[in-house]
Amino acid sequence: MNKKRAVHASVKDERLVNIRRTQMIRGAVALFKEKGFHRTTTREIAQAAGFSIGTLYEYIRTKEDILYLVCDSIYDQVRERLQGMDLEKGTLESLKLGIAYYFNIMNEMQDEVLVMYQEAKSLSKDALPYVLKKEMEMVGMFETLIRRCIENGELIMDDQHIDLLAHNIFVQGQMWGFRRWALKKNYSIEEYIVLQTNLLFKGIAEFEI
Amino acid sequence: MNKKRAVHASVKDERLVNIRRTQMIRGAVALFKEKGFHRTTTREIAQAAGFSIGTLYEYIRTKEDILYLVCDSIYDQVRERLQGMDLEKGTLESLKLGIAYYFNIMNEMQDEVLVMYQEAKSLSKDALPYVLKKEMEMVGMFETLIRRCIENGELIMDDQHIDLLAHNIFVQGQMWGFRRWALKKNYSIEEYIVLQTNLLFKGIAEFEI
Amino acid sequence: MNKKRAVHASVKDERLVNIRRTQMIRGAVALFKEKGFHRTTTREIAQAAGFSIGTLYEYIRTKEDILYLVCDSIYDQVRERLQGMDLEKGTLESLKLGIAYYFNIMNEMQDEVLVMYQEAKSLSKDALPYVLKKEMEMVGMFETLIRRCIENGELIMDDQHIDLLAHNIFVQGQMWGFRRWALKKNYSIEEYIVLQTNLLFKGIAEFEI
Amino acid sequence: MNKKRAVHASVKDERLVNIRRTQMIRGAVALFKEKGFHRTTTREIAQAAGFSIGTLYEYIRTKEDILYLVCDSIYDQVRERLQGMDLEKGTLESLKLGIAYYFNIMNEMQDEVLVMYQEAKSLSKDALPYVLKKEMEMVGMFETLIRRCIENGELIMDDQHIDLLAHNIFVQGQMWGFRRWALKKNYSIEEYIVLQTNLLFKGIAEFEI
DNA sequence: TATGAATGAGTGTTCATTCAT
DNA sequence: CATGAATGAACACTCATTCAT
Repeated sequence: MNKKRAVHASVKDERLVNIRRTQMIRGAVALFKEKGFHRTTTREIAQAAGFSIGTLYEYIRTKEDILYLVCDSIYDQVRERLQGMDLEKGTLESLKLGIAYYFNIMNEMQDEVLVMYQEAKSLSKDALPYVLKKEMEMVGMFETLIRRCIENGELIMDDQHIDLLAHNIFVQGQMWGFRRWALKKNYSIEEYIVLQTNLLFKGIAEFEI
Repeated sequence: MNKKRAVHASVKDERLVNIRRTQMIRGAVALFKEKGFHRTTTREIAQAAGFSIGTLYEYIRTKEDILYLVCDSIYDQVRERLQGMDLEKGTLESLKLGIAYYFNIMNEMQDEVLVMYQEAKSLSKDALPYVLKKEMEMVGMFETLIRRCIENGELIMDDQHIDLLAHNIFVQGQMWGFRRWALKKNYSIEEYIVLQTNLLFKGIAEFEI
Repeated sequence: MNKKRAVHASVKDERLVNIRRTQMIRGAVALFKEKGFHRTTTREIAQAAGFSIGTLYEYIRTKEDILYLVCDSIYDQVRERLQGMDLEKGTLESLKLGIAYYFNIMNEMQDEVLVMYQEAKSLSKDALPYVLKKEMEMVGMFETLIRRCIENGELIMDDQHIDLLAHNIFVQGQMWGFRRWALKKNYSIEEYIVLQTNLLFKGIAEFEI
Repeated sequence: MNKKRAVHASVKDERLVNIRRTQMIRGAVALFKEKGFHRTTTREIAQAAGFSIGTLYEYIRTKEDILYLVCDSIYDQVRERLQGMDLEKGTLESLKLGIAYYFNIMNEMQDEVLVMYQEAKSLSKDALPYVLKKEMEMVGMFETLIRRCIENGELIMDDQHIDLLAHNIFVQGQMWGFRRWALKKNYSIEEYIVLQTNLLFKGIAEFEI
């Protein structure tokens, strides 16, 4: 189903490949967070992962593979956590809960999301589609959430509004991470969730006198 | 007021400095757009600007200076264009017009905004604040727009909602640029403006049955 | 008599050492032929030989050992095949036959000879003498062939001419291999043998008017 | 006429390019002679040439370019020196002189020829044809020498013999270089010339009793 | 004996920056 | 002021070799 872009490893033992790659990704995320993909050395990544540069290259082919692996892993983690969301209920209340749930995940995975957000563009034309596809899947989850409300007779909304609304929710989740320098000084994540939910649901009009 | 971070130039003739930097920025934007800051070499920038690498370094100290100059220039352009907005009227209609106006600018300056958006993080800890400050100023313009509505008695909204709403508008403008791969296939900028305005003003509740 | 340079093996079972080394040489020749000694990795050789890199190193000490083994083996094969030559007859006719016989072998072992020819120089100062000695032995066979003619009263020739003539024959055999890009388009091996024999025996003078 | 494969240089000043490349080639030949192309480092070449690794790469694109430049330069030197040969006379005597002349050049350029001889095969499929073409041109000079004798009525010889004879002369010249370990202990270059001329002209038959 | 994961010195190459002209 | 040749630190990546299992 989820066809992945395979990253070649010289080492055969798949269990070991997973272990090493996990170490690698953990180290890489920390470094990318700190200095970005381009300013991070493969040697630094190897060191952060706890093995030699030679070993690193037993598990990847190019530096860019690491970035792909990182992005891929972050998406998987996010998606896995999003599985907890109840997509089926189809009430506005469950939509609100879904949003809150998602925003909380974004808050917890702030660093990872920031990394992926800022570095994904460095992926080659080859790897990019795989990452974008995953993003679309996640946007798709919000679309589903909204559509269920419609099917459930709680909402009437055309496709274009649905699509954009889903995008907005998705971006607002990321926004908490990539604009934290501006947002955090004003509100906590809980407040952020409340405020955004207000704006999303009520709209400006609601604030009219 | 607008204290700029000075970028050192060896050349004294200020008029010349401006000319050369303009050439430099134009070339750099095109290149950054195409391959990003890190994959662009100073030589390429010099060539694109129409002078030698030696000359380039008469007008800057480091490669990062160029990035700062580029970001700075893009912000200036955006702000200059935003001056056309009528901040004073204080009606919801003028807020809508302001949003549309801004979104249109973002559409026209798509490439520049994308560049700045993706590369700004590569700025040194030294230069970043200057850029963030400019961003805050722009968000501030939307805040003003909203506050005028309140002062004008068209709206009642607390500071936190105002602040977040301004951020949302600002991000949604940029979003048209950095998510065009997903948005453009579904709607034109005109449609995007209408849809976003709908969502911003009406909120989800409005779509309730 | 034929003191070989010993190549150390960790494995004791000599029969096994021979088996493994034969596999190894076969694989290595094919690879050297294709990409040369330096561009071939030990891993590739191990794989081509059908065992792991670890096993490879149970039978050699360094990569260069493989080259030595390859050269050694090729020489042995050539010499073995040259045993079929009748060195004793001592007639010009048998000299001609010997040359033809040798050229045919060179034609059949073209690839191997080319490999050895081009890569032997990569042998260490340590191993080179062993290989050169074998080459001298082969040249010596032609010398013997010529000397038998002299002893038989068919020829009068001093040592220097004998020595150089033997070298020429030897080199002309190799030449068919290492200059095939130029020679093959003009003649077949049979023609080559006839032509070279003509030139060797008749000399230019014979073509004088 | 002599279309060369262009090797890219970043530096524009053609005079300087020539100077630097001459330094580079001189250094490279010495190193290749000693340790071969593959075992020689670009850094070593730069150092031997008297400049930094960075500078080296201002005048070439890849390490292989150096090898091409070296081969190219050697051929040019050899050919230039061969211009001194009188190709036109058309007597057997002048053919002998030509051979002697060529052998002497090969003796003097022994090291260079050896290098080119052993390393040319490392040239890419891209560069090889250019080098082979030059070699054919040199063989062609001997062909001309022979053909002139024929035209002059001194010789009757068909095309295949002419071609092979020219090749033989060419290879015997190189042979003095690449088999010096075997030849030098037996004779000087002067003796080598006399002996080879004897064998070439008289042929074995002449030594018959 | 056989395996293959681990190692790290070494390699080709790039590129920001300097400075003599 | 303008130029562009020179520099060398730094980087991604390779591969012969080892050694625990």
